[in-house]
Amino acid sequence: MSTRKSQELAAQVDLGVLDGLLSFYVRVFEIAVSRHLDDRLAPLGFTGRKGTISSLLLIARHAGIRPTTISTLLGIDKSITVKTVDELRRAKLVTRRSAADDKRAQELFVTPEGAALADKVETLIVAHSDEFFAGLMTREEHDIVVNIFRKAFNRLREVGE
Amino acid sequence: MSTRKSQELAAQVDLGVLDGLLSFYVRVFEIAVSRHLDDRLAPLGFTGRKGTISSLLLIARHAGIRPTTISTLLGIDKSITVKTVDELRRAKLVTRRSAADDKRAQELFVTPEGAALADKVETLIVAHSDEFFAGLMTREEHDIVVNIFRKAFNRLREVGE
DNA sequence: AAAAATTAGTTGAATAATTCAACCATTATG
DNA sequence: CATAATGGTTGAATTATTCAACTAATTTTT
Repeated sequence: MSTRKSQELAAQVDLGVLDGLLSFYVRVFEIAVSRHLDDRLAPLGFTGRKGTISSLLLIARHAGIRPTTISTLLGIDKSITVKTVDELRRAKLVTRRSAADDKRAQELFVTPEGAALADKVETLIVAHSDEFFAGLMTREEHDIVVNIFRKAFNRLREVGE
Repeated sequence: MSTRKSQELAAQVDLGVLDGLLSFYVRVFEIAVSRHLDDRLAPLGFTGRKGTISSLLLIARHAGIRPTTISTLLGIDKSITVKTVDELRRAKLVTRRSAADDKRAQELFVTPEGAALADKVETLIVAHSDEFFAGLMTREEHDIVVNIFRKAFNRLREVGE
């Protein structure tokens, strides 16, 4: 936990080139958001693996979605998604079955418990995101950034990697 | 590497509640940016540890800066900063000395090699950030987001954790 | 139709990062 | 002067990630 003095020193540091870098801010906010959010999610049994929350919410929303779709969407290695899905299955939050039209593919479904947890998590992360950013930007600024990111993300997933 | 078909499927997925979550976009862009950037930085000897690039650039810009200031600024555990600084020292990019006014504190300095690498890295990450986001948002949108994040980050470091 | 290429998911080991608390010396506070 | 807090260190445990090899299945090419 940092001290008041190092807070003040940190607040004074001129960022130089980092100051104009969107990738820097993305990184530094990701660190801050994750730290805050992980504290809230740990009691619900979530670990720090990338994409766990998103995977659960996507499976809850899209019965039959496939691991490969989740990996591609979130930009994470398929072996991570496999581990995440295995964990969700082990916790009995998710089930899977072989796809009728492709025996290699797995279709994923949420269980009643998984659906309940997904609801809970949705509430939690919306409240968290709102609360986290509320003190840092106005509602209007928040909406502007989300809109720009939403379009950017849609383009990202259109073009792929 | 994902396929054309899973790209198309991923592009179609309705994000539900995630669609309006700034923390989701921050996470998902961090993953994408890191993946692209890490490919560029690996040849220069950088690993995936958080804050390595920022640390080098901050040390280059602020002769005498302290580990604790860097940790606080970036929101990372001090033991990570210690490892990062040790690595930079081992690579002879950074040196340190005990602070005159506080024997516990270490002042960090960049070496000539470190300064040269910092210059190189600055060029690289600016080009990368510009290139990465160029296809995803307009210059104007980029500047809007950076300005909002800049103010938000300044507030974040004012209030601390 | 057969061969070749690619894909969906699995697996696992190696590697790296992170966490977190205990620690010591030093400084600040009461 | 005693107590509390800080700056940095250390290390082990834990977790995550990477990455490629693999198999079965599907798609593409010949």
